[in-house]
Amino acid sequence: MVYNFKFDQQNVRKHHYFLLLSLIQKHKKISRSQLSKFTGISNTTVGKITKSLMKDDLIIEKGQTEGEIGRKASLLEINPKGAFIIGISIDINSIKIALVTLNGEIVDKTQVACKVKHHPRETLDQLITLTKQFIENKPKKILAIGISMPGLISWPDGLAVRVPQFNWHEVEVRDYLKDKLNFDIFVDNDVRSVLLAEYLFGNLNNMHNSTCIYIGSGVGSSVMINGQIVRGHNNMLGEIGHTTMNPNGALCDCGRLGCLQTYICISEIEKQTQRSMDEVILAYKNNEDWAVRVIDRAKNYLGIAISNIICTYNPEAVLLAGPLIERFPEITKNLEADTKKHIWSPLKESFLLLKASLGEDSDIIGASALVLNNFLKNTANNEKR
Amino acid sequence: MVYNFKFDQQNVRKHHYFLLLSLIQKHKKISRSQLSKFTGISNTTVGKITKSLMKDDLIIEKGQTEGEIGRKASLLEINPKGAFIIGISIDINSIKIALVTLNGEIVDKTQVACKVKHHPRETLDQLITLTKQFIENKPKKILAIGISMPGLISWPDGLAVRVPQFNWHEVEVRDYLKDKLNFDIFVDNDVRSVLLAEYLFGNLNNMHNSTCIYIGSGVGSSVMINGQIVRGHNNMLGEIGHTTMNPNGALCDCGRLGCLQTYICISEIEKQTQRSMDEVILAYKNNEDWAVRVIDRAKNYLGIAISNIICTYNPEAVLLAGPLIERFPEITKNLEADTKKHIWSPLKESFLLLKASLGEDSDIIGASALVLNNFLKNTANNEKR
DNA sequence: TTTAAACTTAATTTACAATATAAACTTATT
DNA sequence: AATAAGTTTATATTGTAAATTAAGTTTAAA
Repeated sequence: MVYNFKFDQQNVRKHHYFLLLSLIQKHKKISRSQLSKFTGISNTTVGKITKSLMKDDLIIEKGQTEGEIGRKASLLEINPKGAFIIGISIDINSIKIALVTLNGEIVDKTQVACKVKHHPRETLDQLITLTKQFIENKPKKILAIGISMPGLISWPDGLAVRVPQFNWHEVEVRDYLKDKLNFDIFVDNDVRSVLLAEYLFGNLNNMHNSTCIYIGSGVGSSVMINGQIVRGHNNMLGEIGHTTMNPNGALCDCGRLGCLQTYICISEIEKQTQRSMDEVILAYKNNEDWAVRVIDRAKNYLGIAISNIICTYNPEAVLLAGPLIERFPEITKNLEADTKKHIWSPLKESFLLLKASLGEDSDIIGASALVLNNFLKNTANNEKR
Repeated sequence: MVYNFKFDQQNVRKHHYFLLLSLIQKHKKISRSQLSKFTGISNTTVGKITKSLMKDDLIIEKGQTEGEIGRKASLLEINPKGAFIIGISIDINSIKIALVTLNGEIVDKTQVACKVKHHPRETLDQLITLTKQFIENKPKKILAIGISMPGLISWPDGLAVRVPQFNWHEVEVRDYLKDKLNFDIFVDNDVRSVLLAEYLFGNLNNMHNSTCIYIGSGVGSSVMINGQIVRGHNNMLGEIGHTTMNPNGALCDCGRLGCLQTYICISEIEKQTQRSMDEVILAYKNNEDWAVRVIDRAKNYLGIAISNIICTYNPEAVLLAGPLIERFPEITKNLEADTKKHIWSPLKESFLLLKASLGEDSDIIGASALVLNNFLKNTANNEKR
């Protein structure tokens, strides 16, 4: 058992260095003196540290404060050309790779089709080749590589424990890629990375307690508490797909009754209706009885699920994300009002219901967010090889 | 907006001082050289800091390591007579006050009957008088006062927002007591303090991710993540009593259907059966039909609730506590096996199901745990007056 | 069996390096 | 001249490595 809580002089300096960097990132533009006031760090030290951040090309000086009497403060901001992140998403049939700034902006991007299912080794080898090509003619400073993919991923060791969508089991994604690519690699699932992305770059700015409900082929959730993604004892925190919503409900794949997944996820709705999700939604729009029944039931249970989530996590915001949410806005129509009707009254006004805001590239931005978050917190990723 | 993340020299020293103190508390007995190895802090510094801890009477040297070659290390432990905590519990009809050591041991205790219901001011004034009397002839060093009580308590400002059991609303418990008693005051509810107490002194040793389900007149839960009690955006994290367990269930007080509280809590069972809980349990033991029906249903829903809790929080351990659990062991008979039958299989072996171990004084020990936890983490409690 | 040298680990002392700060000072603007 | 931003200078605090002292065990010769 080793505790790494000590602060020797170097650690203090490093801590302050990244603290100031993350404040600059968060505030977009901020002056030295404001940094000093906000943190309590003396102006002397702020001056020294910002000088070293500039020497490292992580920040630049741009513009000044306006008005007021006295000398104007010059503003500091992230150097958009100083350091980059490689964000990668692995999807059921494609790999996306992007070069992303520390502000979450995509500078360059490539996407290729790819048979992911059943082929972990081939997929990763293809990913490695692609990444090498992608990086080759970019002589930029790359901090690390972030990877977003579905499934149960263990943190921080980046082991894909179970990926039902790909039929992968126990694939050592991080270690395999780290060996071949020689970068630090951060891997997490789509549910967590989209939440982190919205927190750092999107709709959840400064909401330190929030929950994401992600609905695609299954249902999952991710949770941020006090600004940290929390993962539970076995990285399975938020696995709400198999919470029992109705003990007398329908039989789930897992052999139990009335799991949330039996009411609201694409694969189950398709299975139950024997149609594609697009057909179901079309029929729903045309007010066809069978479709209205299944979609209204889904919406009803989604409302209950949100209400239960709010009771259990008491978040400031609930973020809805995932293919079902993003491709079929019908599902979330009137959802906020419906949820407020369902929910226990003391919590009625406690939360915001938001939809993912980062669009189709949210996955690669999320992958980059994994890296940025760890870089700004200055947490290494070298454990347990 | 002010960020207090800086580490000047004094903060570093303070941080290390409390880090070593908390490790000594946790390990019961530990040598300087082990402290140095565990933390990475140099033996020089460990020597200096432990010397200052001894000067402050917080630790003592006692005994030595055994066997091995080389010089024996002398062991450090908490000085049981060095500093104390006042732990207070407020219950529906009594107030308990105890003098507690930093190891969670009760040194002295007093208990008085008291009409709490509807009388916040009188109750607090009585509590103040009692506490003053209690402290009077104890010329010991008292760190702070911890208070455990039911209801929704906001943290860290110690405002009793809603206490249905007492019919209290918006009572400024912390600030009122702080003014009159001139001690730092830490207030939280019974559900959270019992979890913290079991973590620091009881069954949950070193289980940094755990959840407590507390069943009494209502149902609540408290959650520890990475060794921290988490409270959510409005201190309502864990309010599972009004999660919907069955959308077609019975009508709850709150006006909604099928809340967990309608299936398993003393007041509801008494209301539904029109008998006292003791009578219900007696009848259940005698195999009377009506009692078997209601208790078996309660047990069934408790199993589902635990299963859902495990999916949502993925804890290492689930702690069962509260009057219903502690007074009626029938409720939890075979519960672990039953839960494992219900639960989603990937999580089947992920958790321990434990019962509260600290007995009838768990409330005052919990109150002390609130203080100890904050003292060891060196977090002040002066915000937002 | 005795005993002293060699060895091992614990803990303290000493000399030094890193860092943060306050105070003084310079710069830029009203 | 006044005010605020930012830098320089002198200094105090703290932590560490290396050296030293302390306290025990092992080994082997007497």
